[in-house]
Amino acid sequence: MADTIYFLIKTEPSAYSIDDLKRDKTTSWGGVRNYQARNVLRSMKKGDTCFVYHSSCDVPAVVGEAIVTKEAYPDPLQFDKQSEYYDAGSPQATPRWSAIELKFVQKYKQPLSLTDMKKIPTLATMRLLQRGNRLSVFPVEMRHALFLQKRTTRDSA
DNA sequence: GCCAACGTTGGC
DNA sequence: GCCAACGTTGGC
Repeated sequence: MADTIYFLIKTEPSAYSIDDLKRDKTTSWGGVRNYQARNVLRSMKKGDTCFVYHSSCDVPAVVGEAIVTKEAYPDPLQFDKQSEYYDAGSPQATPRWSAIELKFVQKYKQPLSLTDMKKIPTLATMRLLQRGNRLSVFPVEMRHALFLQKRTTRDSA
């Protein structure tokens, strides 16, 4: 798929894991409260592939893949007073925050850990590995994406 | 518009 | 729990 665009999305498995996505099959991916990350969300197109990354856990790793099934729409959580993502300052007419819909694609049998990724020269320039990277959603370059897919396919074969 | 203080992310 | 790296806030 030559024109597939790739992204990486971080999630804390204690909050929402790849297993949760597998169970739900599709989910509204919201709660992003950073303008840079929001802008990335808004750039995502239907059919784009997302690598799912588990952060803030025992073994931070790329654990699977999802696909975008609905492009950016107003994140419902920003208007939900019960939600920790409620934003009283977000105007109803021009909502501040966006969400996308993701569909589960696969959970890797062999996740690719952050530790291992650091040992791979091809991935050295990947955004995930740059110091100070804190964005929860960002694009993945084609060469990095192809490497990840090849690697994880081989490892799970 | 500058910048210090503060808060958050996330690996270790 | 520590700490580096940023983003945000708010006084001036």
